[in-house]
Amino acid sequence: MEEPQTDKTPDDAPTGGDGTSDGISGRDRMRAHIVEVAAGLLAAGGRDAVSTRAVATAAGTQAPTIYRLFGDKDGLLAAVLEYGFSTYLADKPPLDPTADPIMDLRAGWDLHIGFGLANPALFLLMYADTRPGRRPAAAEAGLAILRTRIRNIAAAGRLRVDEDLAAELVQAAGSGAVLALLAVPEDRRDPRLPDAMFDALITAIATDHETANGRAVVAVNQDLAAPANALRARLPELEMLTEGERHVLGEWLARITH
Amino acid sequence: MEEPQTDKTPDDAPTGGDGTSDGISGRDRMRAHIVEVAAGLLAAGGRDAVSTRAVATAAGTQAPTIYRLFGDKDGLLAAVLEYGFSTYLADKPPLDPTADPIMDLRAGWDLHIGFGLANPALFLLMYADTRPGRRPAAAEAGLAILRTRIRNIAAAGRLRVDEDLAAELVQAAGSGAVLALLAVPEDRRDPRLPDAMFDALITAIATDHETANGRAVVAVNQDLAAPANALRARLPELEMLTEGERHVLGEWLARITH
DNA sequence: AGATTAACGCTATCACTGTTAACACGACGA
DNA sequence: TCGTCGTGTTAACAGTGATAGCGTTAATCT
Repeated sequence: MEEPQTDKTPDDAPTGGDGTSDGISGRDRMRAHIVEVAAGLLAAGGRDAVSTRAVATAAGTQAPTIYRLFGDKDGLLAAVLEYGFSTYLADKPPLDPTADPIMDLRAGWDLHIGFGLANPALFLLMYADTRPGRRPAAAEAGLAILRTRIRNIAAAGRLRVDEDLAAELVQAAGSGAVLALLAVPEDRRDPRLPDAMFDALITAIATDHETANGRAVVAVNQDLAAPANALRARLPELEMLTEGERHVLGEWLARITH
Repeated sequence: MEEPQTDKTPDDAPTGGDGTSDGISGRDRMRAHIVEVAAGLLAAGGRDAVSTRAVATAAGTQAPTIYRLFGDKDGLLAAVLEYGFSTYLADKPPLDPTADPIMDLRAGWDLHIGFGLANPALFLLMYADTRPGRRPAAAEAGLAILRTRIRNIAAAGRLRVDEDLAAELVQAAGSGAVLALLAVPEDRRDPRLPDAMFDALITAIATDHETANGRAVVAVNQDLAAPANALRARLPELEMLTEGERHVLGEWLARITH
């Protein structure tokens, strides 16, 4: 099991060779290495798979090293969080000053949802950690990005509520949507949920594009959906229809409401 | 603090005496006792405070008893969850057939938010547990209650999206709002968040009281004819159906209204 | 250059966790 | 009466987070 790695492992820790004039010492490299390994374990096996010993042996070192570098297991997890979050953000264009700030917010929304679905364990660590009253630093960073996008909407004169409330609404709805999706097996998730949630939010938070004429356009579909849903809810009561007819009617009503 | 309860505790476990003919053996009583103790520990010290030994000694028994009664630590936690959730629901009027089903939904919303803020650890266990793809039974029970309320709105002809999506939206937004509140120290929480979130949702999900202006709607509870008539009046617009389907649908709607 | 300080890798250990095996004792049915 | 069964109890196993102390090695200071 535990082969003695007391030999040199020359490829792993050449700190003695280049440490003198190299500003970036081996410490930072080891730190980054441990973080990457821990992120891999987290993504592979969930939160329980990340133990100090597992991380240490997978990184080719020992548990106390983790404590020297990160102080705490929470410190390690925080580093993993920051690493995973920043690397995910690095792939995507961080900001594009499009004309429409609401489109920017939507892009950020989609990005966030995608991040949560792609990294469930990381996302749960960020937004569903058990400590009440505190939020990890990475979550604060994400919230800061969100706030700037909200501010852009406000600067365009299209925010109906104050910025703080808007940011909290979007943040809460986003994490809630991801959590709801994650809580359900992958093949039973409703892909409409994130978009529907965002539409609901943006209607409540921002003024319409067209602005102008008071109320809004209101899709024709929605007027049709209400009575269709009403019938669908009471399908079993329709005794004037046969069972087969009710079944077919249910399918049609579903098609109308979707 | 922890007085040794290793003495007889004669009122607690008279299993030997009445176990024979008493249908409700001391086993169930011990089970309930352990669940209550565990719930107390959970509420007091969070999830980490609930260890098998801590629960056992606080309940005046030993750790193996837990495994005999609950099989697993997850079993114990599930029992605690069900206990806490049901006792919270028991305090409140479970359903009141008010005239307005949206008011009912709002009442359920407030109840849920209040539950989350009053029992953070329990709520986190229900909606933020780390297992992806599975939801605890208590969460499913809460979702079932939500679904019936959504169904009442649909039956009143005031639901603009299908019931499944509406239920998921409300569920996700509710847990997200509670999580966002819990993640912030108590004195820095924005008390407007739950109401604002609900308003945003209800606007997206349900039609206004007035709506009205055109044809549709609205319907008192029992009237099946109103939604059927609304659909019938706009039959030609149903482009998601074929012409033949529209024809048959028209006949059925006629049968419903007669 | 030589001495000192700081960091490192490593082993061993502590208190605690979930979980299980094994034993002791009382009550029940055969 | 014996044997089985459920229960209470102890002890143990494999891991967990975290720390102390060891020898050694690198960097820094005088």
